[in-house]
Amino acid sequence: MSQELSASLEDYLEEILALEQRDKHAHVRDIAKRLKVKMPSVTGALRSLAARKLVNHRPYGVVTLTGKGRRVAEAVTKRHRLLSAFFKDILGVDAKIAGENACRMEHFMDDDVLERLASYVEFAQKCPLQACTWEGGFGRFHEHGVKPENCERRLDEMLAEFRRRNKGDLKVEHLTLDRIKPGQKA
Amino acid sequence: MSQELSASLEDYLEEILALEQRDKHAHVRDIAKRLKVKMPSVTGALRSLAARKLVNHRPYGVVTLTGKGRRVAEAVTKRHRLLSAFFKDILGVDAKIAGENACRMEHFMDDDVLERLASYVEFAQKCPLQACTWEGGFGRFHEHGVKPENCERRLDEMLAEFRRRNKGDLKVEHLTLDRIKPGQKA
DNA sequence: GTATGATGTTAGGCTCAGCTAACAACCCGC
DNA sequence: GCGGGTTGTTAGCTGAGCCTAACATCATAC
Repeated sequence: MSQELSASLEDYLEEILALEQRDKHAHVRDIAKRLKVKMPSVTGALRSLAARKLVNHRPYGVVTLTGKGRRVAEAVTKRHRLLSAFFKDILGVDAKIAGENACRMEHFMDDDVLERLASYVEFAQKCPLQACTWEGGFGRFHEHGVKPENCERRLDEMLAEFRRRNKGDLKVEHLTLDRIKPGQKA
Repeated sequence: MSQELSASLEDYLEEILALEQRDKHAHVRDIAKRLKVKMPSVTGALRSLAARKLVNHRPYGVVTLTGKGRRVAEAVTKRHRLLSAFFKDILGVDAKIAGENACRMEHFMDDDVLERLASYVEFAQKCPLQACTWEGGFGRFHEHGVKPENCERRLDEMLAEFRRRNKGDLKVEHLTLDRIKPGQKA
């Protein structure tokens, strides 16, 4: 019964979670409206989700998630937000396009990739360097190309920025070459 | 006639391109084997692709791509390789998993995102800093977390590496703060 | 308390994309 | 040149997931 869930059913769960958070519970009509399907499609999907014990729903009643359903819905939502953030904040893609792409791709990402991507987005957003974010520097590379001059200038800027943030107390001795051994990779 | 192509039909085109490159043309049997479907499914898909003028195929004959089909197949392949490279080289995901995820997600990415991701992967791979690649530094952040100490150390290492690559001729005056104005963002 | 509009369900149909079983064509050895 | 194995096709079934049309229930106004 806990077979793989289709992309379509994952979408229903995700939307039900969102509506639950807004209204305490979901109605067939609202689910249909937000997923851009007709109401009979929702009824059918709910039957299938109920059979898998992912939602509570009796005819003409409201829809709520079961514990298991909520866990699945939250996992899908997490993948969605992650992809969306990556596209928007790191690649600098327009917010609407980022959301739409996330919505389509969110169903096909293994946990393995999810975890790394989460770590990566966190890294890119939080690291003081932020060299890999659209705002933090990638945008300029995208515009002007990847050339050594650009990289050197960028390194320069990052260093200055880092020093500024750290109120100028970056130790100069860190910047020497004396800890680098021949052939060592950074 | 040039409606949106389903994920399934995109997979057929992609595989036919791969087989064409290997053997000059594709056979139903090989397509079936590589896509893990039975031969009648291939016949059906070919009928549909032929109706859209994407493949040349007459009963019992070999399969080749039309010009239009080749362009589509190449676009899909490009998305595949790009995602796979991103997962593998930048996120450090195992090659097999990277390929599988790419294979599933490749059908759902807008050109807009594709272009940015391509630029991003190129940037991350080519930029001398390589701070955002698994090998180049992200791996360590993944293991040890995003903390200011790590970032400072990492900056230090990158600088040293950059100097080493540039044979020590990085100009020291680049490293001063004098071009940074108050409140300016790097 | 009943008529009415809104909400939800049922019934039945369509397309897509897979499957099996049965049949047809191809091709190679002898 | 024909017999058998391989390859490919046809016919027909299945399930998912959507749809429309028709029907059922709900809820509210009066």
